[in-house]
Amino acid sequence: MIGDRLIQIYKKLLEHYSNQHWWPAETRDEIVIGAVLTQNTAWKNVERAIENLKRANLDTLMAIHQTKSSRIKECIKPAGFYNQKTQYLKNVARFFVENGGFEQLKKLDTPALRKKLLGVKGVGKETADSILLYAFDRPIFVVDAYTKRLCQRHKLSEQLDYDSIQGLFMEHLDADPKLFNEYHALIVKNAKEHCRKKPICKGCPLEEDLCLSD
DNA sequence: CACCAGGAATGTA
DNA sequence: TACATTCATGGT
Repeated sequence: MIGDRLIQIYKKLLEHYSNQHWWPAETRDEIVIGAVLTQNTAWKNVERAIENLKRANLDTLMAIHQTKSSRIKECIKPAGFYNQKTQYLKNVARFFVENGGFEQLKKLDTPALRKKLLGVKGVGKETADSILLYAFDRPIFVVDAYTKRLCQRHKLSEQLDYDSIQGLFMEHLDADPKLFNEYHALIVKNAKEHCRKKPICKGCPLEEDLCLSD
């Protein structure tokens, strides 16, 4: 049973790394902002960008919506792709403001909300799902490069495209936001802790057949 | 020096 | 549909 295998891996990860308390942000606005800034970018650089935004009181969607792009660019430079991301943040901020913010958007069901998020230029599947799971607490599994690597290494799926992998987790696990939250966070944690060179890490904290590096 | 990091949009065939 | 390119900073 594939579901048992997924649970087995989850328990092993949780046992070694413990709870991760994701998303690493203080407010929902910061979750959304961070979700955009972290696109293909090391989290360390995202932290610097967010710190700059906070210092300038620009760490809210409303502030980003009302502030000149040039000021935002200066703040988020450490996160890279700052020209694109400034525009992306503007698009997302405008989306939330024009739709009445979290209070109105949370009234939509998950499929409808996901579709609307994907309609924002700069919000792809992973970013949309990160927002759904971590800002709206919806039972959506977030798939990233690490998740694909995990599935490939452990041969959990033939197809490695986003939808196939997401379906794998969501069809074989309970639709529990807490579970999906922790599972994704643990996969990222594990990926960061392991070398990416060897198929099986030397001194891997996990047993050999469960080493999650590639 | 090369290569990558919690992607997405756009262009090409 | 399936790849290739572009975007940009900072760490290893």
